[in-house]
Amino acid sequence: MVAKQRSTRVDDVYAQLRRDILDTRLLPGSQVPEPELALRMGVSRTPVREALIKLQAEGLIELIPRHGVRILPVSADDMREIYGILIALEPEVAAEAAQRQQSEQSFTALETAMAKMEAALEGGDLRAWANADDDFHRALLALGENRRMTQFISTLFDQAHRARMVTVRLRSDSKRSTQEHRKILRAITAGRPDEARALFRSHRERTAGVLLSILEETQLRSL
Amino acid sequence: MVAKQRSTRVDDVYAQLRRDILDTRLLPGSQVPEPELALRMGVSRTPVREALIKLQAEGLIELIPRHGVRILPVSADDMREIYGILIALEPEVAAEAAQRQQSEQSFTALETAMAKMEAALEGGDLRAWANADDDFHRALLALGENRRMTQFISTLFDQAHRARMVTVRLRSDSKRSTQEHRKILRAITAGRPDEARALFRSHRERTAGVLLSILEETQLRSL
DNA sequence: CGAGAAAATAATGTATACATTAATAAATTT
DNA sequence: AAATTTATTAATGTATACATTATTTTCTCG
Repeated sequence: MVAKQRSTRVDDVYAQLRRDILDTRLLPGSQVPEPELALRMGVSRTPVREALIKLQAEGLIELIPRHGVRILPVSADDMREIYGILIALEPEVAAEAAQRQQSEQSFTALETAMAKMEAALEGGDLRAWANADDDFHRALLALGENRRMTQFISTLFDQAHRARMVTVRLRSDSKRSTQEHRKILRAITAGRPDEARALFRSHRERTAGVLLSILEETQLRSL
Repeated sequence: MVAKQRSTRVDDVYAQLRRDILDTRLLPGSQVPEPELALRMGVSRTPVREALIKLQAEGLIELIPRHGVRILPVSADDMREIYGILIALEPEVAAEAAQRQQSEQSFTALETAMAKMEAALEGGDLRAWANADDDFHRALLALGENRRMTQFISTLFDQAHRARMVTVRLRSDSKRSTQEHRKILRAITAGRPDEARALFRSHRERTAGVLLSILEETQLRSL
């Protein structure tokens, strides 16, 4: 009845450009004209253009009329905006997740991420820790029932991704963060929404502060 | 240096389609193939397509491969999602607006909307009242400093617009709502962020309840 | 040599063309 | 007449063409 459409060129270009941006193969602030992008990707301008419109809507790029795509850099102010929203929304997702008593296995993704985080902390692998942290937050999103909310948060994660990856090496709170995650997870699995919300909120408020002061104290004004 | 580009066909088509959707000249649930839309608007498919991608990103339409554009209907569940987010975010905007003591004239738009709302209440003109209410909330948005937040809220307003327009005739709380707006406005102009936030939150929680119960009690399951 | 004008280049916005494939209609068989 | 197959139609995804206009380069003249 509903056939799963095989991936279209637009989807491919979109996915690849998104990854190129998140992984800084396309550098923040740099500009590339459409035809060059099309050439690189081996397709015509049409699918590139359509993918770019989506990426622009998601706040990763900007289309400047005669200068092509501009990879949007993320400033400290941008991060302030992003965290302002995350502080307001993510705790609600956590509360939701705690509220409707899920089946045990809904939490496995969360548990897995938690385990990875604790292992990375042991091993002192900051990069792995950052990834586990990301996993945890995304797994929580997956438990949210408010699609609009989780999807929006997801675009904010994307926007903040580069800055997070750079700053994780400079922060020294991974131990504390890990403990906080553990507590949040317990509140969720135990079905205590108010506690989950409160814990998550203070966690986000604290980490926002850490991240922003790193961004401002170092020369990393824009990433 | 930076020339303001004259409106492009994509922009025109986008703006017109958006209005057609909000004003129900394109009916929720209906489907229109791209070529027909292009014909109607007197342009080729290219700009129509690009406009549609934007509208899809904003949650007003859905592109279904062989069936063209589908105007997304809004269900009670959708409204629950939308209000869940508005309850979390709009009070923050109100608090922000109250916080950074603006120049007197920043509030004129808010005052104007307030006056219109009170006048409409007097005259018993529910349609005018609904518009003034909309003006008030949009004027508040304009005062927000978090662009990502206000822009997102704005897309939610769009999504909720039709449902609001229909239900306003059925609700009987315009007097109370008007009073609440007045109080909120006072808290903002007086520079009391915490009060503004609290008042706004309870206002939104209450109106969400009113609206949702109307949607569920009537047959208006989807608009 | 520098400033301004003219020419060349290149990117964009949009239209059009076209192959592919899904949806619909027509036709055939039983 | 129902079911199945075949033919027709139409929508999509993508490439290409092209006019317009911004940018860059080249040229000219003081």
